[in-house]
Amino acid sequence: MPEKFLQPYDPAATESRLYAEWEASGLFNPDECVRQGVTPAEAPTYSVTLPPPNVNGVLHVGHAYEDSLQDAVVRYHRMKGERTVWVPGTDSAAIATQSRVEKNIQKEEGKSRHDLGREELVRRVAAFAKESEGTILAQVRRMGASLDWSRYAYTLDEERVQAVAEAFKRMYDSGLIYRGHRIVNWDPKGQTTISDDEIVYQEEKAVFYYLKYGPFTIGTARPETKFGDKYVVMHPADMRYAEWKDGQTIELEWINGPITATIVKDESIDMEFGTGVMTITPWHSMVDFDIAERHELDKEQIINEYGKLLPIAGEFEGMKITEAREKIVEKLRAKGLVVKEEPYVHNIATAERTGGIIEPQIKLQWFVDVTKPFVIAHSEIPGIESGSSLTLKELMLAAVKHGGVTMPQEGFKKAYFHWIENLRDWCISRQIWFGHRIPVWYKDEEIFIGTEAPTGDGWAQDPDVLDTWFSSALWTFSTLGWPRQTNDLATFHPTSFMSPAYEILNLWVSRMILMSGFHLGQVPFKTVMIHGLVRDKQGRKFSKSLNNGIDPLDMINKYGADALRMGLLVGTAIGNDVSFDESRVKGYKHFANKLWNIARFILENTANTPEINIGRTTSNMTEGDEAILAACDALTKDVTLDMEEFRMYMAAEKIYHYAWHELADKILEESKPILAGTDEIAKQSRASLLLLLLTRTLKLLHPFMPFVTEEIYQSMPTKDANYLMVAKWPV
RNA sequence: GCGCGGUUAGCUCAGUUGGUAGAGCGCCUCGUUGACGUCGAGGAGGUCGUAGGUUCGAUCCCUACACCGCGCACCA
Repeated sequence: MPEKFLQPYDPAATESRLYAEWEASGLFNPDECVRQGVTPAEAPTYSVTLPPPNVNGVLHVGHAYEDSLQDAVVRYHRMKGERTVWVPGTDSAAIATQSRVEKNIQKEEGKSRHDLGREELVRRVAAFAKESEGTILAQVRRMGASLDWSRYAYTLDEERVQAVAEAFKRMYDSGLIYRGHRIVNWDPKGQTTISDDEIVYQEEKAVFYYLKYGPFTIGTARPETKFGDKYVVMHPADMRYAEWKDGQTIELEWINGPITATIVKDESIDMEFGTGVMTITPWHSMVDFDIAERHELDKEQIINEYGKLLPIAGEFEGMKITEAREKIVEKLRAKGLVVKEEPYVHNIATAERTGGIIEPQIKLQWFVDVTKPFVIAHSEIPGIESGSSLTLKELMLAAVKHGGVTMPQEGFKKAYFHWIENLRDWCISRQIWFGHRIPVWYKDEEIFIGTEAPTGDGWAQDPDVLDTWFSSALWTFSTLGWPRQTNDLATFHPTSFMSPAYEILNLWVSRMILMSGFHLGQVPFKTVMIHGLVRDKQGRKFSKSLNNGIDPLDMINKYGADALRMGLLVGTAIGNDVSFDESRVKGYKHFANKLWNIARFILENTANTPEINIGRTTSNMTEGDEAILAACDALTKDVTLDMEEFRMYMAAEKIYHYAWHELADKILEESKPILAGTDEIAKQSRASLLLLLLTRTLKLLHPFMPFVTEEIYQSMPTKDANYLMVAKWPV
């Protein structure tokens, strides 16, 4: 028995060494597994893409949980003998990273991005991203994640930049990307558009005003936008206003004097709300914009990009809307136009990253059209025929509906469908500087779209960058070399499994399905297992602003990576949130040591076993031994089924229970008299049995606690591979 | 307003086709020159949110309600 077993198990001394060995062995790479003969060349493939962490800080235990889940799945499939690849990567996360660096610069140097200029800011953000990347990759390695580092990708590296430009061009050429004046969510603080999904709603107590608008009374919570309102809208079936006809004009006294207003009848009006009459502000409201489009009405801008009133506001020009509101109401009161005021609670839209209050604006932006039909030349997606015509929306629905992508959790599937059904065109341009620059150049009236800048003078590239999710959406195949027709792409795509948190189901999962469907005619992954969030003790999400993140490295240093992995996995039903509980991690550190001692006992007592004689062919096997073996086989079967059905938390708990309360508590105890006895045949038989049981336990446990199991396995006389990592999963 | 998830031991959470419940940590008692004090043996602690229903039997299935969280919508 090696001397190391005389000491308690020491994760710190073991884990980094083992990870380095694994990495050096090349066995994280399926090609290398084939080359070394541990995986058959014709074995089925299993591929997983790591959801790339954002390079804007450090990982917290939520990431550690995600890594533990995936690594368990990946290690299981690798041991099953499949050509298994887990592709690592990181995400530049355009807006998140830039805004973080901007904040730092503002705080430390008192400078804004405009003080620095585009080039300098991008340089600084990239430097920050690089540093962050180093930290993150070190953290991921310490977790024991068996990622194939030879396939590492970054969303903003050269290959991915090419892929993004190519994707943009192909979609533009198919008419699915267009540029147009549309109403978008404008963040006055961040000075950029953001998508619907980057909005956080906050409840606000406000006042709801009823204002006299000629013969009508209109309701509004935003009097400061009302300057330009010259259309008054009501439902065509509202009998209270039957005397007014669509298109009829009326003269009335308004905030800054007399105006001419036009009656509009539109069915979108809720007769029950307020007075059933409203005026519209198409430039600053999605709903109003839609009404204006339907009736071809004029649209006027009231508020500028900095949240200040424009000249149309007359005496209020240049005021911030928040301070203008009171003054405008005062004036309205003085003119006798305020009929009634009542308290009112509503949600205001704020930008997730900057906290700025969203002001809808009409802007010239780039969009992905989700409702325009296109012909899909080639499709392997169930429910979609090659050569058929469909929209991106239909594609996203069909891929899940017909089982191309399986989403085992019905609840999330429902949420997915609901989101897609309400989907609007995806605004993909962002007025920031860090990220994928839009691959479009302008010269007078000419426009050029390409992966390289056009030749000739006078071309200017679009200043905007793409929404970060545009590049993330290509991730499952851009990491495999697309648009080149690589071996990897042919071998590993569609990928097998993806496990993101539910908060990015819409942001990311749906868009991967969109992009993969359009560009490859494939689904991006066959199974998507949505997991929950790890929260802090108070049940809050980990966030940089709360600074409540827990660094996995602190936990690993204290208890070991195996313990952290078990502490996060066991007792966490997939899809549910959990509060991080350090005491659980502590408990599994004890378990690692328990396992160590089980190994010590068995190795000590089998050291003199002259011939390892394992298996059912042992002719001296007693009934008791048979029962023990049968129980172990039953466990193996059970655990294997759990793994196949992604119940990692169940599998892990079962092996834990078996190792401690069966193997150690019962089998080892009852073995003591046998091993101390004089019946040599019984002794040998028992010794063989114990070695078998320990080997089996190590294998079943390896996907969850890779380090301690590998370390013990290395000392086992029953090794059937150089590394437990590639040893054969028991059947 | 619509939808989704949760409500189980002091705390954090499991509970896979319905047979009155488990893990870790914490607590109590005893023990240990024994593979293991990062331990062992034993124990206390739960009317499984509430009220109905289905069933021989419900933590589990159905209905309603309450509270917590989340998503979507509204936000004139």
